[in-house]
Amino acid sequence: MLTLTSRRLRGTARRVFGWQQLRPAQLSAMKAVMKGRDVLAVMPTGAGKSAVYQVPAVLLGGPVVVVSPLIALQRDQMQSLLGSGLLRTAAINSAQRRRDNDTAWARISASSVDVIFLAPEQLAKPDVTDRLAAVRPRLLVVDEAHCVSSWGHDFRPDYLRLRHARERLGNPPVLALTANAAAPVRRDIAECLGMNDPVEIVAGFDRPNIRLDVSAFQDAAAKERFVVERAAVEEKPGILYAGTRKAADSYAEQLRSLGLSAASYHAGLSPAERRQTQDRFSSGEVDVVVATSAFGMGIDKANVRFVLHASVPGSLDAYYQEIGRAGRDSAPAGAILAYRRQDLGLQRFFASGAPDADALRRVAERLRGDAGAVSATRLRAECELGATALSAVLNLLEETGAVRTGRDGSRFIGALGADGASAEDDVDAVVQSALAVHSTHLKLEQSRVDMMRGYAETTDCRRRFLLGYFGDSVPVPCGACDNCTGAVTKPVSGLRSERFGNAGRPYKAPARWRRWLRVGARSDVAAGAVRAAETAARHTGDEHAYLPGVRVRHDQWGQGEVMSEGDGKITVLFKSVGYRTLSLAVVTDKQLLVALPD
DNA sequence: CGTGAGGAGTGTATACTCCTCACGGTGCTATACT
Repeated sequence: MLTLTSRRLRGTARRVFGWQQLRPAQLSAMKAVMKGRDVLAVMPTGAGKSAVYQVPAVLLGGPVVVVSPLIALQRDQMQSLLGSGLLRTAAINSAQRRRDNDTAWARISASSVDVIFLAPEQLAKPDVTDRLAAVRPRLLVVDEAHCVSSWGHDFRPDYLRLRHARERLGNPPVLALTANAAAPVRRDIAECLGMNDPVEIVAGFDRPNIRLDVSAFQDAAAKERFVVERAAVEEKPGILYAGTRKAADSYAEQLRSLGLSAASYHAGLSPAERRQTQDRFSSGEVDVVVATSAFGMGIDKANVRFVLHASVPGSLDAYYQEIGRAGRDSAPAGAILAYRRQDLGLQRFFASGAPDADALRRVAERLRGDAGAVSATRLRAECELGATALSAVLNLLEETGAVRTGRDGSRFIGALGADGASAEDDVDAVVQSALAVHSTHLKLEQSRVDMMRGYAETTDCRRRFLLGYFGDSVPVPCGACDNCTGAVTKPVSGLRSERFGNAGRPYKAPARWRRWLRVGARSDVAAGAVRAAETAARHTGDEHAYLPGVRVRHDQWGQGEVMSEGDGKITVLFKSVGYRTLSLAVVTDKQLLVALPD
C-alpha cells in the first residue's frame, strides 16, 4: 500500500525528472527526509544518490543547502539539474568571479533558488551562514559524506565545523550521502555532524562483477614491469593508481612509449590539464588514466574495465572506493593490486602527521585569559595561523573540552578553569590531552593500514575479507578472487609473476608475519578453495558469540566492536587502538573479551 | 617507513660503498601580482 508521501515522491520523480521508478532504498531515504529525520544513506554510485535530495527539494517548499567537497562536483551537479527545468540552482565559491557570487546571493535572498551548492569552508564563515539562515533552509545535504571522516580530522577541518553551521542555519535536518562507509565511518560521520538519531539506509556493498586480484612482489623493478605490462594487456579503458605524483607521471610516460593512449592526473597539474584529461577519459580518447588518489570523485564512466593499483592505498575504505570505479556497467571488470609490503611505509607516513603542539599552546593560551568570546579572525591574526590550521586546532581543543564555539559559530570561548592549578599547568594539560585525542585518530589510521595489509596478504577469500570489513557477509568461495579460483595471475607474455620472489613455488610467509597471518604456507589452488568452503561451513554452524556488530570490552584496549570474524580470527575495532585481529581460540581460552549488552 | 639524490671517501674503475637528508596525497580560500 502506498502512503501519500510515497505517491507524491513518485509522482514528482516522474513528472519533474522523468524517472519512472524509484529504488526501494531511494524511496525510504526520501520518506525519512520528508518526515524531517536526519538520514545517513550509503548507496552505490549509480544508484541515484542525488535523487534522494532532488525530489524532496521540489516538495519541501524552501531551499536545500548541499555541501560538496569539490567545486568541480558542484558544477557537474548544477549542470545535470539544468535538465529538470524546475529546480533552480546556485553555487557560492572562490572559483567564481565576485560578481557571479553577488548575483547568486541576490537570487538566493530573493528566494529564487531551490538548491545551493557550497564547500564546507564557505559554511565556516559567519556571513555565509547568516545569509543562508535568512532564507530558512529546509534541508542540509552533505554529499560525499565519507569526506567528513577522512578529511575532517586534519586535511579539511571545516568538515568538522559543519555541525555548528547547521545550528546557525536553524537546525534543518541533515542528509548525509556516500557510496562507501564502513560501520565505524558511519558512526564517525553521524557524530561529527551532530546527527540526531539518524535513519541509516545502507544498500549492499558487493560488486560481484569486479574480480579481485593481488600479485605480490619483493623487488620494486619487477613490480613496475608487472604494472606496465598488465596495464598494457588489460582490456581498456582502465585506471592505474600510483602512490605518488612522480610515479603517476612515470607510468604514464612508459605506457605512452608502448604506444598506448595514457595520461597522468594529480594535484600537481593545472586545473585546465586535469579537466582536459578527465574529459578525454570520459570521451574514450584516453585509454588509461594514471592517477594519484586525486582522481575519481565525480567520475561516472560506466565501462571502466580495470582498476590497477601500483601501490597500496592507506585503507580498505579508499581501496574499495577506488576499485568501485570499475565495471559500473555490470560487465566483468578487474581490480588488480600490485603489492609490495614496503609500499605500506608511504601510507604509514601519510597516517602519521602530528598536530602543531605550539599552535595548540598559543590558541589555548590566548583563549584562557579571555572571559568573552574571541573571533576566528582575531585568533588567526594573534596566533599567526592560517584558516585551515586554526580550524584544526580549534577542533582538537573543542574535543578536549577546553574551548567551545559561540552561538554565532565563529567566536570561541575558553573553558579552562581559573581556579586551583596554575595557569601554566592548565594550558600544558590541555595541549597534552589535545595531542592524546589526535593520537587516537592516528592509531585508527595506522590500524586501517594494517587492515589493507591484511587484505593484500590473506590467503582466504578476498571478497569475504573486503566485504567483512564493511560488515557484509558473502558466501565463499566467491569464485571471483584469486584465492578462490586460484588463477593467481593471468599469464602475461614475457612476464614472470613473482610472488614474494618465489615464482611458481608456494608462498611461505616470513616468520614475523606468520603469527599475524596464522598460516604456514600458501595453499595451492584446490586447498584454497577447500579451505574457503570449510570456512563457509563453519560460519553457518556453532558457537558464534562474536558476530559482527557485537560490542565487547578488552582489559587493556577498552571498548570495541566486532567488525568481522572467520577463519578462526575476529577483527575488532577498538575506540582506543583501532583495528585488532585476534585468534578466536586465544580469545576464548584467555577470556580476553567480554561481550557487552547492546 | 622507504626511496632516491647527492656528497664524501677510497683511491684511480670515470666506479664503487656508505652516509645524510629531503621528500612523499587529498582542496578549499584569500591575496598579491601581472
